[in-house]
Amino acid sequence: MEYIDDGEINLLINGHLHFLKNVSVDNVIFGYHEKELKVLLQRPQGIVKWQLPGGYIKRTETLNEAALRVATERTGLDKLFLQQFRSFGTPHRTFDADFTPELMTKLSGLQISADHWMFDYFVSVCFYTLTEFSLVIPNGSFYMEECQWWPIGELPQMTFDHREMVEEALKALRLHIYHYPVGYELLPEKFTRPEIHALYETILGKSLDSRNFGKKLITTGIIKELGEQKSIGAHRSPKLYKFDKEAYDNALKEMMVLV
Amino acid sequence: MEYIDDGEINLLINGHLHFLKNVSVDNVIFGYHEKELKVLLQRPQGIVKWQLPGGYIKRTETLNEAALRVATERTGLDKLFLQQFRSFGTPHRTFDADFTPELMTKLSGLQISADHWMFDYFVSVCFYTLTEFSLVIPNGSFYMEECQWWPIGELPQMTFDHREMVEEALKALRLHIYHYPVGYELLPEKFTRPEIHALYETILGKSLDSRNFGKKLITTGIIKELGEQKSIGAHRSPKLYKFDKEAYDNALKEMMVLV
DNA sequence: TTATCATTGTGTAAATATTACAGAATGATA
DNA sequence: TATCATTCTGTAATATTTACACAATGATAA
Repeated sequence: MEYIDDGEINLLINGHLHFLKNVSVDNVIFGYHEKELKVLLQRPQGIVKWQLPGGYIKRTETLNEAALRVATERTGLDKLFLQQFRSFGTPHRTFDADFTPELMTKLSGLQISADHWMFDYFVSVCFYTLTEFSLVIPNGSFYMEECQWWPIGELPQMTFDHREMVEEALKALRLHIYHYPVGYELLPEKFTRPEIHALYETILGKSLDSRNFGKKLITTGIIKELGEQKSIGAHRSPKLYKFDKEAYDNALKEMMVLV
Repeated sequence: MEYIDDGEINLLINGHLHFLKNVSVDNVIFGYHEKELKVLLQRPQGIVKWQLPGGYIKRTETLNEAALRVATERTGLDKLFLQQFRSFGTPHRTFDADFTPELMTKLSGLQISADHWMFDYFVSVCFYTLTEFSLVIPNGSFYMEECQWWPIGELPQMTFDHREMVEEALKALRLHIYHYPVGYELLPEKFTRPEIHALYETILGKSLDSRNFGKKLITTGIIKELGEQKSIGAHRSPKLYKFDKEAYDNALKEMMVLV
């Protein structure tokens, strides 16, 4: 009782009235900062495993709206670009020895049994999104004890099939980066070549020749030089670039290979 | 009453006990035959609109099993390779002026109202599949009056958001064909070069130079010459080829561009 | 002030891949 | 045996991708 607020109590008791049954959304929120790719995870009260920020779908909202609502709750950001990548559905995917009706009973003070709607077979529609690490203030809530970034190479133990979701999201992101200007969602409006270069290397997890990389992005027209320079603390002032909307749309249509 | 069998009556009355609520699967079944790409659609009793073969998910089966069960019912084939491509979810996506509780009441003889579980908000997880047109015997069933192939360029009026689903499936297929040996699922084990050539031209909806096309598939190792010849009725006996499993897997991993 | 050093920025040649293009060989049929 | 639809193949021009290294900048330290 002490851990859980009214909203959460209400969700447990009346959730099935306001939310769809047997379907939920989960978000793989990638954060990028200083050449590292991280994932935002939360840890429920009372267990040592972590999970993706996810939630139920209101009867009045679309899949995307539901996913965005959940992501906004955890990140404070409301302009995230969410990309659906797969739905997961196997009968026992949300059965976990650590996340039990007993635990929920203890935490909520309510009598939660194994046939409570929350422990039913849920199909999860999954989205991923990218954001600048430093913009986010991870918010726990309800019965979530912690919410924090984890480097993709050092994921903790996770509930359900959430680790597979992260792996699949990363695969999808790496496939998409070849066809869409993914950095558009992630970099500030004006950015330098070393910045976008480091971003691509981090996402793909491999090094890319800096001369060839820049050449390709410029000859395809995806990025354009602004003629301005950034004054950064150390060393030289690099030139600033921006994404070109028109070339971006064109690349999307033509299924161009961008890297 | 007269149109509907016991299974269907039972589905209407007890379906919510055996199936997940608020989630369903829909299949875009592409059939290929003689340089034409078609989609398998069915038409319910009493309305003029067509729809995709779809269905509900049993509490004991996975998403894929559900989709395969539905596809098998309509095609008689049980070896289909189903590819999930997107889930659709907006609150009113299955509201259609032509497909009403009144119609279902009339057809079933039961009292079906707007709050019947079947008319609830359903999130649909969509799959596409490819099959050799001539292997399929389209089966109607339950309250489906017709089940037949429609050329992708001449789709009839369709219920709900099913036309969008077909369009999205086709986009996904055309994207996938650049990275996966899609024909693997569609062509017989041994096939000729003109056969695979025509298949790719049909799926992509554009012509491909026959010399360059063959060269690419052979230099990438995706297809291999068998050293056998096919005896076909007219004219020459073309050489037979087969897909190479190893090169196929490699292409998948490397995200190679195959066409 | 000058030397050092991390960072930024740039060009070319070789290799590879893609494209464009046409006609000869086969074997069934008339 | 002439005709015809179909199968099959090579090369040159062009475009793209890859590999590769050093000079310029300007902050910092000596």
